[in-house]
Amino acid sequence: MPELPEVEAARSAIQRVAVGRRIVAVRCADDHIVFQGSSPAQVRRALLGRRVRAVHRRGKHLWLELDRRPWPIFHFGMTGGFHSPAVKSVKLKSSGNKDRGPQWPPRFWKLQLKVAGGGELVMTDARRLGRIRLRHDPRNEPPISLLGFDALHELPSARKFYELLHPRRAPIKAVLLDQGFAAGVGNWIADEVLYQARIDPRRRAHTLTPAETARIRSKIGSVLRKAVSVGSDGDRFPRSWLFHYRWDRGVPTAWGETLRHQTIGGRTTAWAPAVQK
DNA sequence: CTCAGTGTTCAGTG
DNA sequence: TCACTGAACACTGA
Repeated sequence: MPELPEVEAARSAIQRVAVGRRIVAVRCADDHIVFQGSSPAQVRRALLGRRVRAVHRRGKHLWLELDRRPWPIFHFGMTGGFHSPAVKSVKLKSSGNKDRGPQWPPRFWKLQLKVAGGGELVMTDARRLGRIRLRHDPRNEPPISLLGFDALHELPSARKFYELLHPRRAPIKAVLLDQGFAAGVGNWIADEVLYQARIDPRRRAHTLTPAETARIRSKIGSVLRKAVSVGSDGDRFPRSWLFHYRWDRGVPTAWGETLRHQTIGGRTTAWAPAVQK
């Protein structure tokens, strides 16, 4: 599921269901991969009977602020997500998830919470690359302390952005994916940003001019705000976005651009050579 | 059967 | 020490 917009959607869903309420039941799946570092039993003990004060997000990490520490932090890997019977779950074009109809708890559930008043939350993760961990001070301990600026809420000034980018010699695509640079930019969003900023993803970051880095910075902001505002429902993204074409190889855009695909920064990258220089 | 895939981390290299 | 690269992780679905 996750790119920043889906994590933000999960954050607001959890906020509606759980904030201000006490956790009255906890079930943890027997999965030592997802529960890495903190056992299912430890997580259960930390959550049961606690009141949820707030839900925070930084980059693609999410955590619950409880009335007693430690607090749980969640990362969704490639296929994790949150579900609640009260909230229609977001579906993403790229997720490939098949809807198998009503099923509760959903297939691949890892953590199930019931809160006072009847609300319920479930974290799922098919591929098990997601993580549930406990931290006493999430913001100031790894992995969250290692993140760069939050791409949605902490975008630096144009000048500062250029100064962060200029020392880096890796391809700009790889730098955008580095969570220690910008927290929350994932694979398709990096491609979308570079497409709209008209920058070739292979360009080395230190070769970009201030005008070019300013375009990238501004597109990080606008792409993320739009994606978050439509609840990460891909069908509602503007028709002009690369998003609608990047997964169908060999199919030109409606306005005639041919896309190229190549692995950059370890990830499949799509771009339009005719307009990205 | 093979392969790609919304992500992170770690080992190895220069 | 640092920046960077590529493999590993574990599994689903095409």
